[in-house]
Amino acid sequence: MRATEMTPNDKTNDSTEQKIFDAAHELFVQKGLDGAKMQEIADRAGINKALLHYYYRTKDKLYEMVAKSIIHQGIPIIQKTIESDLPLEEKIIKFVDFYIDLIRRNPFIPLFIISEMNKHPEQFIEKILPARLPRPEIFLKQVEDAVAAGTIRPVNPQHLLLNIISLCVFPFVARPIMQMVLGMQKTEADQFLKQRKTEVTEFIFAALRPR
Amino acid sequence: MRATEMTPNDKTNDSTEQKIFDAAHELFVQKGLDGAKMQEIADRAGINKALLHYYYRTKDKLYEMVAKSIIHQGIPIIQKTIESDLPLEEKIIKFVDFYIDLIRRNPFIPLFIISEMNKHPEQFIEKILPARLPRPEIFLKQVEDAVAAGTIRPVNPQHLLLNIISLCVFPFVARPIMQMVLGMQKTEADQFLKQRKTEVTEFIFAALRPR
DNA sequence: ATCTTTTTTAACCAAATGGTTAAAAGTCTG
DNA sequence: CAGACTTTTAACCATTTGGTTAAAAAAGAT
Repeated sequence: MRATEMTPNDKTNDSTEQKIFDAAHELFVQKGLDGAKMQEIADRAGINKALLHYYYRTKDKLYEMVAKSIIHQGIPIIQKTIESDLPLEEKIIKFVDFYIDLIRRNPFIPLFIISEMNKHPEQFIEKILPARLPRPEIFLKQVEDAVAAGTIRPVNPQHLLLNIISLCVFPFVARPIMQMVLGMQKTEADQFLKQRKTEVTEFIFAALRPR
Repeated sequence: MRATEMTPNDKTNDSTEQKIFDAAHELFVQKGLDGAKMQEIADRAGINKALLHYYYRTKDKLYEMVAKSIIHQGIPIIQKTIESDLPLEEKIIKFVDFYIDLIRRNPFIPLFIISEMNKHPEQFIEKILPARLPRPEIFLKQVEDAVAAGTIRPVNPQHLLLNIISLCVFPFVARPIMQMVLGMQKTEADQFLKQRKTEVTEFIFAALRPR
């Protein structure tokens, strides 16, 4: 018997368990819960389909572990940055920097989260999301204060936060459409998205400059 | 025999054909090609499953028609706005205005397009996207000119376009996460998203103001 | 009313899919 | 090596799923 909750004997990166997990990760991210098939996962992991059920009992359990790992991977970085007590300007710079780096390393994760959360909201909220999400209160307060102090143009703090996130995330999510509309090749698009970090930061600060 | 390519005898809104189409529309948008099941579509349309195949031969064909109709619905509005020769400022205002209105009327469409295009790129590009997508050249040129004339701060036109679209679309796409992080109820979120139009426009123009 | 055509249904079918079982192969420990 | 335990496989199984068929019901045309 082999339950994953047990002693993590050998999660060496080429253990069978890990190979399955990696294959599942890849396929779930690419095709979602509905689109990914157990047989395909087994094939990609180079093993028998029965082994999937030996290590991870059901498709749902396997999905749950993969999705959890995805979520728990990114959240701490975002959390630490946004909940820190860096001064506002520095915080925004760092947030954009870390966030875009994070996404560039895992370009398909945001779309996975968004679209799976839309398709299976109950499951996601109950079983996958962590109890404690990043809390934006500190950031929102900082913006309020900066507005009051006249350091930045008057803006609604919540909208500002949403704007920053939109500017960071959306281009990666909508990459295929972007490529088509702007007539870009893969490499051009890569190049272009690499410039986003500075471009977005500048855009935000320009928008915040008091008049 | 009943082929949809034939004379559109009675596409009255409560014809069987239309009821099927509407049910399929709803489910495909909600669950995607993989997640939507023919039986469920039949149930929702209140008819026998065999009728689906009588009117639309296969799932793929049905999906193709629904997806096409979705795409072709929004594109002309965007196209007309962005390809018009309104002055830049006016164009941006109108674009944000129309675009956000469009999305508010169909809040699940953007995520549908993005996620389905990522999951079935070949099918989407070959069978569903129209030959002619909105061409951004005029807009890009206008931005260049405005930069050269010093009317706006120097920005990369492509990034600017992408920024505008990101600010308009992303909040609707990421709505569930937004609600959780900002601790909003449905009605609050509705209210909040309603404010976006002015908020986004102001944000963009502030970011473009020459220093 | 009768014949024809269109629309709808119930019953099927084959393939795919998630999951199980029992036995074989491999590993570990005395 | 023997015995115990773990890992892996091939062969199944039940359900779901997309799709078909043949006949019934409804609607039109003469």
